[in-house]
Amino acid sequence: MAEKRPRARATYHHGDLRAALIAAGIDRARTGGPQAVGLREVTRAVGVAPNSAYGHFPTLTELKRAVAREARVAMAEAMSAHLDSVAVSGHPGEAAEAYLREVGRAYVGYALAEPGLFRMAMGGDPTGIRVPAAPGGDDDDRPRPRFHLERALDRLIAAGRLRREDTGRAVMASWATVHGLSIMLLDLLPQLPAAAKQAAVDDALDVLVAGLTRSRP
Amino acid sequence: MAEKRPRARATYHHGDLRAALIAAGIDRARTGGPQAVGLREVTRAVGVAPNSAYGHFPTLTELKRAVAREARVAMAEAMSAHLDSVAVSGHPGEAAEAYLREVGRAYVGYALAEPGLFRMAMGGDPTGIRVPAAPGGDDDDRPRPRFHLERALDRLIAAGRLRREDTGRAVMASWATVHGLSIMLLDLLPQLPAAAKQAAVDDALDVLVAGLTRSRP
DNA sequence: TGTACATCAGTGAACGCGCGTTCACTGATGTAC
DNA sequence: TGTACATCAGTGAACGCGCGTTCACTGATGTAC
Repeated sequence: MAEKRPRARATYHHGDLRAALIAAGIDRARTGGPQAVGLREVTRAVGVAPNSAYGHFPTLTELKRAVAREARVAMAEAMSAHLDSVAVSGHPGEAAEAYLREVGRAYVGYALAEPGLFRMAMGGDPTGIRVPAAPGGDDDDRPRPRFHLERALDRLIAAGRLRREDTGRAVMASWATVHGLSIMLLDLLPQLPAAAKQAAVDDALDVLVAGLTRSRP
Repeated sequence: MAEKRPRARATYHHGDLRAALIAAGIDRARTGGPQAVGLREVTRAVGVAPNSAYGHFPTLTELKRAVAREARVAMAEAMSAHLDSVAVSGHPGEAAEAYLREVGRAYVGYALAEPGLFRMAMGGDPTGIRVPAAPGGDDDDRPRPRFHLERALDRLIAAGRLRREDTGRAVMASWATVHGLSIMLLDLLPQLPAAAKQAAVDDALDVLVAGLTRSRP
């Protein structure tokens, strides 16, 4: 009998089906975005009966929520890796500005490199089941993309380039810029050459940093 | 016989079914966004057989494209209305800056007021059929939201607050800011109070204007 | 002014599809004696 | 060390649904004579 399953299971019981379902969800999201994370798609990928997911998640929405949380963590880790690789130094003020720029590059860079996971992580599923923003928030405390942004703003404050009381508005402006760049380059200008995309990112980040550090007397 | 149709047609032939289908599409998009614009949904709303759409559009994608184009025009008109209502004057430089801010407010304001149409107009349908960006571009030249943005930047140039050669990067930075604000407030922070949303818009636009007019020596 | 007829615009029924979810079930596991 | 049995984790089949699209069709329209 030819097994249809990707890997034949040694045991009838799976071992850790819950984790396997989430992993398969991440895999599907990488390729096809949030809408590719379906109950049948995911169970099929694991090689298990469609309804077996109900032993671990009360509903598809809950499975997608778990996948979205995992995607957020993956994005934050990718950003960490980028930030470690470009550690900036020198004059504190310049370094803090450069650091914010790198956080932005890391954010948009991930969106462009992994659009499916990015949408899963940050986009929700606007045209499908609502996924992110679980009522009580995430129930573990692994870093999220937002963590890096706040860290960069703290550095700007420490370097005296941003007033502490402007943190709130700085978060909004920064987040809007990087998220807007990502969505814009992905959805509205998908055919723009990679170099032009990178230039757009750099330009917008220049404007952001200038605006944050030289606004309001 | 009770007619199931919204309005009974006087004639067997509809008159202008094409326009009626687009109008029904706009109506559905207003309520449910791009994914609510289905072939059966739309024909049902018009009171016509599902397949009758094939006399006017070769495929559902083409219908959605037409609806998206219409939504873009509607958005630009709403922005025009807002801009007319707040006509700024005074010192040319200040006025030009204020005008850009108003364009931004109009953009985000429309997104928040008409999320479904906004997504139809500017979002495409990330998780479904690709809708915007018809190969040859739009085939009529009614104004699009982008028109207002370019107009505002022209004013900044005329007032000496922006160098002409910075127009390209200014478009990217401005667009990223307003689009990012819209998506962020809609998808990521839907439960934020309206006043806080408005404050976020104002803050991000302040940063944008400051960055555009006071960056690069 | 009246009739014949080609063209046009919409109809009705069916197609195959994949989806999330429910039901009653059965094979595997580990603990108690 | 060996057997009985409750628990657990996954199975198999079916449900009802709505979708986009295709087919052969028919009722209405307007032009030619």
